[in-house]
Amino acid sequence: MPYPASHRTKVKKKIVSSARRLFNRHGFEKVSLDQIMEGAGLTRGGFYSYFESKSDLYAEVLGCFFTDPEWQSCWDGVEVDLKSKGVGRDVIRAYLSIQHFEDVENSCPMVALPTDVTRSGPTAKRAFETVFAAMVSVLERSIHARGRDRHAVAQAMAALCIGGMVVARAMEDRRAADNLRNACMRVALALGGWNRRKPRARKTA
Amino acid sequence: MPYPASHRTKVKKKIVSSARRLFNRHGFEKVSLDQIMEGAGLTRGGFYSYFESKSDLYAEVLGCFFTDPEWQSCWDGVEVDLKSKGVGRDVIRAYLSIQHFEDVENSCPMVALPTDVTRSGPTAKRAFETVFAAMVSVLERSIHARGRDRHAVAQAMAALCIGGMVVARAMEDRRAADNLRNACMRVALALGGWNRRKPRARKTA
DNA sequence: TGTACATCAGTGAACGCGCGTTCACTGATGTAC
DNA sequence: TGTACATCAGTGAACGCGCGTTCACTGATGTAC
Repeated sequence: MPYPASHRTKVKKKIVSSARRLFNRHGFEKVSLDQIMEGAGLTRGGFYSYFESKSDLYAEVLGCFFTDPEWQSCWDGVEVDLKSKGVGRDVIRAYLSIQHFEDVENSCPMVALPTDVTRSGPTAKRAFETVFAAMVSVLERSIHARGRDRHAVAQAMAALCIGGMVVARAMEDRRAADNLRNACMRVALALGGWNRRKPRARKTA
Repeated sequence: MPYPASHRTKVKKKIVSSARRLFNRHGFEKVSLDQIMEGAGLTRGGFYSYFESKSDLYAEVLGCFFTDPEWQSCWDGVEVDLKSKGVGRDVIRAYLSIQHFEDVENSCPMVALPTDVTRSGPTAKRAFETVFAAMVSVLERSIHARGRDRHAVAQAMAALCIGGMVVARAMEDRRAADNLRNACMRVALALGGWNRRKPRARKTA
């Protein structure tokens, strides 16, 4: 048996990863197989020994796009500790950070591709929903709001983070974009009860 | 002179309007001239007596996309009075309304096409910026926040409205989408001080 | 260790379809008489 | 009012390019001896 079994797995991952980065940058529609394969260090023809068709790849990428932790590299820079009590604050800071704003290729797909998902099928939408729900639940746990409001506030905080980033990226003026990001961050933190001045979050509910 | 001068203007408007609706639904990339011309009640060949090229149309549509009041039909249903003191409240209710959620074709382009704009050139981005600024300024005028916070809060409110709609549209489950819309509406109204018995969010530094 | 071989990963030319663009033509319109 | 005409809006066939897909081939790899 020439080539170990791990070889195919590795190459397939490379292709998926290349597709993911290209999708984040150019959207689902405007990416060709040539580009994807080039990004994986291969040529056009090889594609079909790994995938049945382009939509097959499409489905495969979508499956892990929203769930794989790979795209969360932007978060790592800000060191989000999912078990800490101040997660909410850290998540918001990381999500609305300059790093996340600039690193389009490794961006959270909810920021880079929400309208592409809207135009896609149920599979993509369900994946999107799952990741959004996960983000909301992380935020909800560490929020300072009263019982009934907590869920609503967490949902709004997530929508605000995503919306702020989406709008900031659609702007031409970089200063306006930074300004918006910061405004969203301040308001989102205030919504959670994490005021700027306090380095640490107050007691969490 | 066969055909009055007004004829060309009317037909051109029809083409632009058809393009606008199709862009809102399918994004900039996945719309063909055939579709656009069919939407205008014409056939392929006629296009080039009105526009030099597809990108020419593209530019023309973008120019008025964000500034023409035509796409604001969704707002009309809720009767936003731009001169009233309660504009902010009305704008938020209209923007996050079911009508706006459902009427994709006549949707605000900031909801339907933000990532497409991100991938476009400076022209599109500047147009986007202008409309966003207009929305912020309308909100800012009627906000109950203290001086320094007003602008930041208005920016966040706009981002929250857009983000809420963008995310809601990317969901598969309609109830989850409605739920999110309502949560965003409640929080956005609270941020402006227009809460119906909802607690006010704390302000930032 | 070195050599021949079987296997299969990857190549790149070729095909066909969709779509932007062109162009010779058709036919609808307003005007002249 | 009715008819012939000039103009130009709109048509649809044709062309070429890009891209998804196919396929015969090349060559890199691990194994057998």
